[in-house]
Amino acid sequence: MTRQREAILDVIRSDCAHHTAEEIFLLAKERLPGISRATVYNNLKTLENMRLIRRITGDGLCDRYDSSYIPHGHLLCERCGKVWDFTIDGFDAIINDAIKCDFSSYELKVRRICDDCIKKESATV
Amino acid sequence: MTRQREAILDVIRSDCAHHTAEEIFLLAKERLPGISRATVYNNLKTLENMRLIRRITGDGLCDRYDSSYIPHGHLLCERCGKVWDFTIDGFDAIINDAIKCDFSSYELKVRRICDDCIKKESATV
DNA sequence: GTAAAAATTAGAATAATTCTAAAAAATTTA
DNA sequence: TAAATTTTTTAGAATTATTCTAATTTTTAC
Repeated sequence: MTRQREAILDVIRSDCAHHTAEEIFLLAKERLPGISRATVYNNLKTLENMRLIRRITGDGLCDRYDSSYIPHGHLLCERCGKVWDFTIDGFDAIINDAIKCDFSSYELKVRRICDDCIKKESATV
Repeated sequence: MTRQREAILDVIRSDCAHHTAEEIFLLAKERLPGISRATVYNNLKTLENMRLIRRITGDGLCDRYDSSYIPHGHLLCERCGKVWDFTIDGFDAIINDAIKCDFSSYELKVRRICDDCIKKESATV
């Protein structure tokens, strides 16, 4: 565990914001001004291999990172890209039932427009 | 409907391969040698807006396109990137139950290693 | 058939990410 | 603890998928 890796993990764990690589780079830079982008990208991969974080693939936009490795649902706003977590009880069994074979993980993204963005849009129209 | 748009849609509908933009470009080029990448990308967007196709966001790799706009599950191989379709009965209701609000669409990707890749890997070890 | 609108093109530009090779830090071994 | 080995870090170049640009062509509407 290097100082850099620790700082990156800490940034991801410090809030439930599902940050992008660039945001993580900027936040880690506040603590370790010399840190480079390559280190952030390398460590995001390493930390995912260590099963300490999980990548959420970007929906047209760039990827984000989750402080939990355990798969769960992500509700995301199509306008601003913000992400919320949710769970479905017994979902593993539901998947097994549908695909009739084992699987290693899943990614469930549910798209909507969040209340903030709906407000903004009705305000400008 | 231009000849180009028609060719692109036809390529996507011609098999269940969930092609990438580059593959679609190369296949469309066989029919219309002058077609450009920009046209393919423009039309993939337009066709999705027309609700004739659906983008499947790439899992680290590049995006792929589905000949159906209706959301359904994708079972994908972590090694070779190949994609299979599957459905979960009553899934919309399951999601609604979990998030307690409306949504516009979802994307469900289930990761595994396909039989072909398992064979290849056990052969090389 | 003409005018207006939409789509096409090649190639430049962009953005996210990966690669490179040298330097620094961490870990292992003696 | 010192030396040797391995891993990680760094800056910046390179790559890749995708988007943008602006001129040209095609399609659509009347």
